[in-house]
Amino acid sequence: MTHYSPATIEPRWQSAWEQAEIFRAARSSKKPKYYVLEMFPYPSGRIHIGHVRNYTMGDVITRYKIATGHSVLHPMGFDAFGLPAENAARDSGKHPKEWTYKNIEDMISQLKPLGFGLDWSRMFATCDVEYYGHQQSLFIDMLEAALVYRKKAAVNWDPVEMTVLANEQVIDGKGWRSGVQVERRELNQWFFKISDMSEELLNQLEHLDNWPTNVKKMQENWIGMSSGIEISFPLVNAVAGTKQIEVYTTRPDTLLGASFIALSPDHLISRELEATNSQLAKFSALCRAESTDEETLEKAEKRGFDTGLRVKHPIDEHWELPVYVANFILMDYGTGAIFGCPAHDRRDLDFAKKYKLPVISTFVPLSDDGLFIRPEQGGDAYVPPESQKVRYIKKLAGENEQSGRDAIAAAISYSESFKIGKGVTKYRLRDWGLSRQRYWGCPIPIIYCPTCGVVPEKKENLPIQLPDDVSFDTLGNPLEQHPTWKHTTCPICGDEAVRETDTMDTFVDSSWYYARFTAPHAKTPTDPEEIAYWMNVDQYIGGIEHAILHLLYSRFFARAMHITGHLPESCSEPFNALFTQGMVTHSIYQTTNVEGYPVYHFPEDIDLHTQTVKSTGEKVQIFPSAKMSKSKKNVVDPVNIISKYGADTIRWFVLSDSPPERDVEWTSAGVEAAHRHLARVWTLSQKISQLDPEHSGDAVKDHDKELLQAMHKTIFDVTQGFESFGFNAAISKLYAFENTLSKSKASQTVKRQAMTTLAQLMSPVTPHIAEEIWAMQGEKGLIIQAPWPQADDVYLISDIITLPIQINGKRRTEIDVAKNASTHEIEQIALSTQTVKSALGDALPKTVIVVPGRIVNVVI
RNA sequence: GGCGGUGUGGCGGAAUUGGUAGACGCGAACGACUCAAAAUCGUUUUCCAUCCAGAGUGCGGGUUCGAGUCCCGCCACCGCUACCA
Repeated sequence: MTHYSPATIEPRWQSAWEQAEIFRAARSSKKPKYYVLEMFPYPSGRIHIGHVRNYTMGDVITRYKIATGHSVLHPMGFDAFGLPAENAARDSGKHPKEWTYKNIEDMISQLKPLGFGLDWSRMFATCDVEYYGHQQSLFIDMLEAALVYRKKAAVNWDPVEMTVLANEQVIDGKGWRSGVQVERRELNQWFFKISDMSEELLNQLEHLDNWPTNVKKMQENWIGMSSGIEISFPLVNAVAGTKQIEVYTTRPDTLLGASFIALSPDHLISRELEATNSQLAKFSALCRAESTDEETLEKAEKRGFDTGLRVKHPIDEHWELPVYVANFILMDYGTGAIFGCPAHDRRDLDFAKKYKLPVISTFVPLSDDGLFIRPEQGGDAYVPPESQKVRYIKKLAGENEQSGRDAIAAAISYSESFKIGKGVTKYRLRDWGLSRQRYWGCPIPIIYCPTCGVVPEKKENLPIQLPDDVSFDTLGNPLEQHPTWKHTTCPICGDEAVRETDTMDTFVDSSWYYARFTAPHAKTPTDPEEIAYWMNVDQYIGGIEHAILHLLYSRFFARAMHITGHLPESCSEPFNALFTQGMVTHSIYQTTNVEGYPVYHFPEDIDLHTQTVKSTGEKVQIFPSAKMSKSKKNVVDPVNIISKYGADTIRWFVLSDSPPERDVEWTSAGVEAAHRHLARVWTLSQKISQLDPEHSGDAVKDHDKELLQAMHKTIFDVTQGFESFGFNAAISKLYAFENTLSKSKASQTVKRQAMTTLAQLMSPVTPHIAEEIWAMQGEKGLIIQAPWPQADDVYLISDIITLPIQINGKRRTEIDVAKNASTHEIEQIALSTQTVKSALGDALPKTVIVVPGRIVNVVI
């Protein structure tokens, strides 16, 4: 007997798979294809447990699909551009390229011992010149197709770093690194026209049957469709060359409750008035300076400035309304102007109270329960759900009693037929600004020529490579400051010209990598034949944090690549099925130092029995499990776990305790349990392989049958688990079957069969030990190449079945009946049981319900 | 505020989708082996109750022969989103 030693067996099988090129994806005319993809990692330098869980899920599917006769594509790459590399350059002096490629190398060496079935021959990083060169040509095609454009847009400018910051990098209005107040600057920026596809991106969501509903909902909210009308309020006196103010509303049914107009400080009219009205200018400047973070907005006072302008109500020209500039009106939503209806909007009511404006109800509750106070009489703004029926007292159109929804529809058609306003559908989704003033990204292939203007680089001049000789000693974009890089000649006239020094948002890189994996070395961005065979991604797996941006951008890009001829229309939705896996969490161990500050400790430094720090004996406080993070030190390094327990243990554990979509808590007890189990399986396999064949005989027939029944039931359950992301459930069945097998008194032949089947069922999760058992039991070849076991119905249905007997719906006893017993027979047997007899006494049952194969319910 | 999700033993969770609630794992207790410990193996472990009998899937109602599962109304927690007109 030898001990279970993962360190010995795991490398052996990994090289066996490599030599046999098991995971090298190849097109096959005989097999159905299957494309499994996990969201590729950022090369931070270390893999973490979250990666392990993510890739283990993908690997289970990969191996299961191979065993069920599929030709599988399971690639891996790196999302390698991005800010951390530049920060590392600034902090440690390492060049971003050197830093990134070193990290990639390190991460590959950490991934390989986990035994993932990946086609490493397709590996690429998005910072590979080859990859981003193709991305540049995609950009040029999209420019020609008018899917990209340039416009002036406000950005967050950090005056110390001399760079543009993403919104997430602005904290409390200050730059995250510099800590100084961020300025709003207007810069020329490149944009993808994603907003043109709002409707399409929204409507197609409902066809994504194998996407989680919450992700679809998040995207739906993000795209944010609303329908309403645009309606004009004529100005009493024309101003700034306009005779009217356009207003957008989703509640045209409250038009008769209007009491004021409010404009954004950035509205054309506000801007015009500001030029001659210094008080307004002061007010607007104050509004613009206001912090835009959510918490302050929540409490911020609603303030307005009466412009003195008056408009006429569109329904009644004698009804005049004041025009305010107000701090809570956004320029980039709707028209930048609203009409205020205080009776039916809490915010408008606050505003009306403050500036003593009229409050006019247009509808009231159907039944007045005496508790309702109209807003004009000091009550709250009345805002019932749109589906609720209310009574209209100032009605624009429709019935007197109708739901808000019906009233809106009626108001829209009324407005349209009397030409007061027109029905419009609006989306919240904005165009995707892709310009980043950074070095470590894909250069935008554009040239600015004094004569010819903005021109794309010629495709034959691609790729435009990033220069290696850059300095991070000075602030700002190193590309901008490079002595020669940006100087070039115009592709049209040949005169001196300069390159765009902005690079692309890294979300661009990850918006098409799934397509590139089908032909990673093609001379064009995609290869039609490979695309036709491999696309779409059959199963995409990743974190919920990408529910909106990455997935939405990818959906946009796939459509853009179709329009520009790089993908067929059938790839417009590139991910057939999406699965979002939960995080790996861990308890937090904390002590407090002499100054009273918290000090965190790594799990391996803690003695859990005594709840103390091993080195000092200090008592620790244990906080509930939270996402692993370096700052809280509640992390475990997969590399350490592998060297202690082996890859199979870590793979088994990350799938075992929780459903894959939920968070799983990492506990050392759990990992040890997983390891103990694998060691038990190992020992059992050894015992079985050494059993004496003479043990078989008639005496064991029943035991044989029992074991076979359990085996086929397990095949059925585990298969179903792997088919439906029920990994934790599948693993629990594997635990149970190991238990059954170890206690079984069946013959050696059947035990051996059960053992190899158990190994096969385990093989997607714990492939190394499975191969070892396969070999130990004398099977030929690799287990990964053996066809998946099939559950045989003969063993799933037994001749005698046990039926529970309920009395009035409560389980009381059970009976054994032949599987083909008639309903009547079952009823008779049930009624003859002692339990039922004594419950009945002399009475007859009211009714007896027999569900064949399921249950019997006696109602008395 | 809007939208979505979740709620089952001491803990993570299972339940063939309306049919024996608590599988499997952790933890705990007891036992075997051991001089002892570790490791390993075995037994017990929803609650209440000595047994009989009850109760029980966040709370309150409903539909049904039968509800963790379906319907209505609450409560709590989590996520996304939000001065969105």
